[in-house]
Amino acid sequence: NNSDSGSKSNAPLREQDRFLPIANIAKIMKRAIPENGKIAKDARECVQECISEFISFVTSEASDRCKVEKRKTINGEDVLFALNTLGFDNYVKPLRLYLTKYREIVMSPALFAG
Amino acid sequence: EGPGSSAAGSDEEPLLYVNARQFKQILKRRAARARLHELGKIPKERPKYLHESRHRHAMNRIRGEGGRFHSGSRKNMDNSDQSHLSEDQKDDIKPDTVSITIIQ
Amino acid sequence: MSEEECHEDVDISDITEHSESYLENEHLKFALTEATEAENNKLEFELNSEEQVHEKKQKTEVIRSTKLPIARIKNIMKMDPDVNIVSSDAVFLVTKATEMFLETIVKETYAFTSSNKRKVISKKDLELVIDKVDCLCFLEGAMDF
DNA sequence: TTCTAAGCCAATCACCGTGCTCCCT
DNA sequence: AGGGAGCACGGTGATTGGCTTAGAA
Repeated sequence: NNSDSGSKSNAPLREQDRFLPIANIAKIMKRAIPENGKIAKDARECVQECISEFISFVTSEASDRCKVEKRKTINGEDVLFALNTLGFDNYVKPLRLYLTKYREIVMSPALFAG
Repeated sequence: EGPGSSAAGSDEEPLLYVNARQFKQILKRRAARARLHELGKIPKERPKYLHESRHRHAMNRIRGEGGRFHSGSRKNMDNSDQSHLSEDQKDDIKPDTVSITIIQ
Repeated sequence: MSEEECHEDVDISDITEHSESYLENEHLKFALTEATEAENNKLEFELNSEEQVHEKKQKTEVIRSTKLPIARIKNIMKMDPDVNIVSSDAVFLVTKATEMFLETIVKETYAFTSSNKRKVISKKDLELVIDKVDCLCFLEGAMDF
């Protein structure tokens, strides 16, 4: 049993900690290509690694922005800003909409009732 | 040492253009990956499977003619080399997440 | 069946240049249709404390229209030593962005695969696309070792 | 043509989501 | 007061390999 999958051990990180589940990745990949298209195993694993790098890449930029604004918490705007400056500016518009919907759904007026 | 040019073994790259922020972040991430690597946090090879229990589960499942999983009860595991153990011991041998470190 | 027929050049540079039409709209549609559907349902019920519980279930379903585990994405984000606190908004957006990125890179790679008269996406295809697209150069060297 | 390797099934169990409390800003 | 970290718990979908054959070579 790996009790020390945490911070400062010489033991390698587990795949479960570094990457997203391969089945989820594979599902979205299949969804993105035509019906008769197929995906090699090493391609799935490659994408899996790329995805983790993408997350870290964006997070790092968002974190920098956060630091320069002297805040401790990375918020949605930091992420959008990071995407914009890192060359994914075309993601920002749809994500703003996602965020709006997310916010107005997560804060249900009915449940606050009073 | 730029993101697009310096990579080992590339002679005629189309020269990618990135802005200062991208450039800085690319270098930062490279450093982070390098540190992680030299700390030994990055496995050199992927393990054959992630969980011993799931591996055993898959091996014990009943299969159709084509090798596909099939609905039904589990396979008989009498000829397993754990047959000398009691039921409780069998259950206890690999109960939970195990640290399989199959690094070749 | 009615998609790819590329023969000569893949217009990879379009990936983030002016990709308005083939990526954004789809995601946008998904987001909005799902969200508005949920809202309609919400308006149909409205009160009744028991229905509110149901409504909450609906909400989480909408938010989880993504198929990537939010908890693990947050863990990956917090692997960065500079990162201390991450808001739920930020995690949600990173999750969505990740899904978009995944879809984008796979579509672009399959375009190349298909242009080479093959049907199986290979690691080599991905590496070639990564080399060609500007905003993917952060991935160079990420899968070495 | 040869022969490598991707898709196909579904049952367990690791882990994701949820709902708390406590803490920091 | 607002909201995120950290915990425990319960439900659930990701994990998983042998055979067939698509398809790379």
